[in-house]
Amino acid sequence: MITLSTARTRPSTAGMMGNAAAITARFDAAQTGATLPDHLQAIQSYGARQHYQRNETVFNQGDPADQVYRIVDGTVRLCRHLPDGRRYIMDFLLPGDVMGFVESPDQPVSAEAVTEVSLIAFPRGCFDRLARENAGARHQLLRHMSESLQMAQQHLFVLGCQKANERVASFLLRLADRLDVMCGDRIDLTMSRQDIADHLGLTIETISRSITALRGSGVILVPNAHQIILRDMAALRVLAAES
Amino acid sequence: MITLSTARTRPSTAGMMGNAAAITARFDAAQTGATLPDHLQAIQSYGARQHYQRNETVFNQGDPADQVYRIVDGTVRLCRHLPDGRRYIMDFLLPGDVMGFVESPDQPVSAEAVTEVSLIAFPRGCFDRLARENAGARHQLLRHMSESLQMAQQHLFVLGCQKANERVASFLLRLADRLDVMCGDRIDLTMSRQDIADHLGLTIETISRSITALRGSGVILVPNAHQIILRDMAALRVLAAES
DNA sequence: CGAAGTCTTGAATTCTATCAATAGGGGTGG
DNA sequence: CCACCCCTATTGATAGAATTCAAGACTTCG
Repeated sequence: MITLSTARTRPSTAGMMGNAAAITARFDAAQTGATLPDHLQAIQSYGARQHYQRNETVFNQGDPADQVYRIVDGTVRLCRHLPDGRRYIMDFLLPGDVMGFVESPDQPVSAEAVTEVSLIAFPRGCFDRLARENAGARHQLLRHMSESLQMAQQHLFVLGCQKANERVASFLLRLADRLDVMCGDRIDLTMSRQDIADHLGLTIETISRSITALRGSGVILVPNAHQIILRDMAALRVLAAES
Repeated sequence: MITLSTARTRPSTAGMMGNAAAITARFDAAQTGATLPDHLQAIQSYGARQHYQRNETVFNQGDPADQVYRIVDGTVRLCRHLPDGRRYIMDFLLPGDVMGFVESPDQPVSAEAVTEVSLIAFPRGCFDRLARENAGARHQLLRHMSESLQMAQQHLFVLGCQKANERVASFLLRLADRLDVMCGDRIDLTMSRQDIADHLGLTIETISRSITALRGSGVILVPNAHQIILRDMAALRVLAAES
């Protein structure tokens, strides 16, 4: 399964905002080595669990950015739609990932469920309080933004410099990395070819041909259309020609 | 000229780090509506003025990220080099822009002078103190990161969805926007065709042909290779097909 | 004025998109 | 349980866009 190990303590039904003292206490409890997802997990009970069906929208581009989210299960795509039907997928979010941390009043992108999705939504004000009162969380927020930026830059390189085969190789490697998958393990491609194509700036046919080519050269195995086994990660890395 | 109006108060020769009390006082003086560049300007005397020739390197990918910078004059490119000679330019920095705000210990990209460049370099520790002691600066840092991310996402769309002509149109529009240029004003293209190509994921020949095509359709005027006049911004915007 | 570098233009090639048809997979209903 | 259908993915053929290769024009600067 694509699911990362994510602790799912008590499926909270808590409302939007608890009492201030309790929140503060919980905030202080956050340990120092915690990542941003960890900090959100620490205030989990102040968030609302939500479920979405495949292709359902979590929020739309232009919606007020008044919540932040932590993915519990499933895959989410962050994308931008154009009037003429074109679509660009900025990134896929996996279990454990967080989203919605923008300074602008409106969401700059849409978030849609690729698979069935379960997530926790926190009121923006609740998280702001966390950031205000907890220096660790504040720092992790900054770190998260910085990492997102670097990821985006890495992907800019992929789109700016790489050919189709290289892009697909890069995509598989990054997915494997995020899923903590080793050589020989199976990767579940939860997203469609169309999703991958819109993420890599290619067409479904080209994605399909690239995967076929990778299979042909023995670099990957393809048990079925939505599962891939990385047989030779070194070769993949050479193809991806990273940095 | 491409130069934005940037106040250049006394060309400071101050060393790396002043006395703590003085710094703190200056930090507090920072006004609330200030942007991140403003905040840096407020502590200008603690930075060191530096000059670079065309194509000189400010810092390299992998160098320790121990300074932050504010561009005073000239154009800087943020880029990534590959062993095989490929290069990708993430972005161009113009006068008034800031760079170097990353959480990682190393610089993820290189910074190179496109033109002659004059900038002010601040020790990272000095800026960290500012961020620690001044909530306004902290918030502006976050805002800056958030905006950088959105810019990167916008550019991902350009590379992922747009054709050559559309990319060039987008590039010109963004440049005009950043330079506060109105319809009919002249834009100085301080960067070479090769730079633009490496930024848009195209080749110099394609850039050249696209510019010729835009000129042919009367959307822009091209007095010379490094100056462009936007004659019909509406048409450009249609071409760019933004969002 | 001449030389080097940069930009433009042209022709041929290559890569990817597009168009079209087939194959596979999962779910539904008989 | 199987047959059928719909949706998605694959494969093939063709067309189109951008790259590559190559030559010529323009700038800039010594």
